Amino acid sequence: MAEQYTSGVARATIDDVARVAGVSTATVSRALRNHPYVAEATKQRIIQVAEELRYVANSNASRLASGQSRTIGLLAPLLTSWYTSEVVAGVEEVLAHARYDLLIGTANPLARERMFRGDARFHQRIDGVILVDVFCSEEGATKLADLETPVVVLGEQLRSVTSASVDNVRGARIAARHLIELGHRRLAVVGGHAHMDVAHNVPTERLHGFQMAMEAAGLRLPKEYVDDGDFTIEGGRTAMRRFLSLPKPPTGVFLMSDEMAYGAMWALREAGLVPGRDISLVGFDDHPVAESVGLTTVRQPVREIGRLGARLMLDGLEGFGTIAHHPVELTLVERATSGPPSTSR
Amino acid sequence: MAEQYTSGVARATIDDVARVAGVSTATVSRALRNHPYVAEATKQRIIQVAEELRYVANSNASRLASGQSRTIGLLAPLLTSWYTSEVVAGVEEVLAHARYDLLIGTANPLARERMFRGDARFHQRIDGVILVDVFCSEEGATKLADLETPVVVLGEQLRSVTSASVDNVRGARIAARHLIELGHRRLAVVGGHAHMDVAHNVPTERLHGFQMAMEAAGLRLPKEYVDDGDFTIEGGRTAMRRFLSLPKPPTGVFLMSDEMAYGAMWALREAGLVPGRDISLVGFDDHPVAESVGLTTVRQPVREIGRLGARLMLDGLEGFGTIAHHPVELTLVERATSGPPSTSR
DNA sequence: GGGTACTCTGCAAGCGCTTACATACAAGTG
DNA sequence: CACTTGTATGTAAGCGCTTGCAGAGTACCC
Repeated sequence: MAEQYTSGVARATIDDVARVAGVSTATVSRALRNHPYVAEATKQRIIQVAEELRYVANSNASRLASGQSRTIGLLAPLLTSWYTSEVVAGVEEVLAHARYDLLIGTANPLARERMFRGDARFHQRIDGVILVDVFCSEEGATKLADLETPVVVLGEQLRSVTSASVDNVRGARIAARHLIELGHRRLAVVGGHAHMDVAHNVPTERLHGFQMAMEAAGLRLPKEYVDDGDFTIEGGRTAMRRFLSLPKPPTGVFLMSDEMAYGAMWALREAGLVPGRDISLVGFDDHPVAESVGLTTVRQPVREIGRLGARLMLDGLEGFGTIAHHPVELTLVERATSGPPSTSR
Repeated sequence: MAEQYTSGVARATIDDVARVAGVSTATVSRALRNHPYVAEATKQRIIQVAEELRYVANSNASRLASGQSRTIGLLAPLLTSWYTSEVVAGVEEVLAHARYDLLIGTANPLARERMFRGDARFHQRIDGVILVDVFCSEEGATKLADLETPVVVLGEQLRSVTSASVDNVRGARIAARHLIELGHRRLAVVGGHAHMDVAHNVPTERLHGFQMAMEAAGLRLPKEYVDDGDFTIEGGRTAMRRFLSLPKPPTGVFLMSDEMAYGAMWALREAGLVPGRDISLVGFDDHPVAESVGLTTVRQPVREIGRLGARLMLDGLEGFGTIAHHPVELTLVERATSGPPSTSR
């Protein structure tokens, strides 16, 4: 079986350090973790010895002894999506800095159930949980709060639990207004909610915001101008094809993710149409490829959301986290896929 | 401070199970881990009691006691790139299935150094390491082999250590041949090696393969047709702009990543040119967006590489892993960005 | 000078498991 | 029947840390 990761050399333990430094292991433990009541001189000596011996505390031992795991759990549906990986990267960045580990799990539809029963993977191994785009609703959140484990919810605004998210209603309103200001009157929207395992407050809120902006401009949103694009490229393509087959296709389309917008651009191209000239498109996210294809979109600072989530978790762990919602800024990035409606259509 | 993740209820320990089942903790431990010499009836009873009590072993305790961490370390530069996340997803998939944890670290230029000194993050915490695109070369690999820790290297072909990778030489040759067969004679290539922290065997090998195919067809590759695109969208755009400013721009360009190809398409569009008609482009990867923009590319099964790496690691851990290189298949995906050379240019 | 209040350090008892070794019993063997 | 062999279970010693408690030393105050 595998030796420990030690290049064959037995690792120094806390006892080795104690012996060499001429103190007890208790003092070593305290000195190395910056506890009070360790004489400065002693501490320095211990630190030096520890360095010479290349001593690093065995995390399993310290976690067992202290009962703290110094690990944060993260639950999200679809771990492999661009959005999730960005959030995870942001979380990881902050957590690693604070010397916390991250344990990642997929949150399928059973996520909530498992949460409350104590997921085996997380059992006694985490100090807190970050939920990314796992739709909990206020009642689920209350249960989460009862967990006595710090919880941070990302992607949903909650009252009983610390949360952070963009204002989806506002984001969609920004997109709609942009199209309306350009002169569009026949607007369509592509969302998605087919997958039970994706937070379904997102499409609902965005649709709501979109409709609000249209109403404010005295416009209607007919049923045939609302479609489900599954948040995938293929789904966006299919939806756009459907729009194009309509007697009167929309002149401006808001897609709730850039990926769906890529699909829509694809469909347009296949139909010999040019996005931004023949039909305007607005996406959501500002995915890395968006700029290169000239996609107008509502940017959300995804990485930053992850960082914020981690910071909130750290605050909660240290006791000075107050339960609150933290809004995240959304900005419109105008590019080539949006322009005034074509006069020919 | 945070309570353990237990919904407020004290967790059952192995002693609880032992008491309720009327056996010793040793027997519980053995029964639950399928050790031999536990009577079937006893085992069943223990399993049932454990379930009733919702018992799950405290991993810190068992790891400390056994000296095994059941954790695999993964080192890669640029953890956030699409390529790396895909590989990680594949690794995770297989490892989670085998109930192993994954500990991820960034491998900056100091990676190798840290490896040999025993990275603090990994110290006594991992049973094996998977290296993704960390260029080691044969000498580094020898040292790795001496580590007495199972090592799997992904993205480089090695002899002294288990490795898996695509045949980069062959991949580039496929790209070149495709362009040549379409009738192109003035070929260019965009790679990258500016960042020390990206495995630099990849661009080298691909360039080599590209040149081989050209030579075989009696073609030359002038210096001005070789550029560095940094493996980014922006880099691909810059490189393509440079090509376009040449007195005689190339008619076919191979970009060593799809991302660079997106940049090239962008540059072409800006110049009013159409990829596949005016200038042909071939990428590498088959990134998720590639299909929707019609990019011809050399596909590598990235997720599968991750899965393979994890499987090789698991085999190594169980002792029946033989050191060998495992080649991974590459396939050309022909789409819209490649076509016969335009006659007008 | 005795008492109170700190500051510094050590002792030792765990944390919840794993596992070498010992023990007990049943079955098979010559 | 005594003896080996194999199976099933228990005993107890750790694994390498953390931390409550106690003791020792120093300083300060009335």
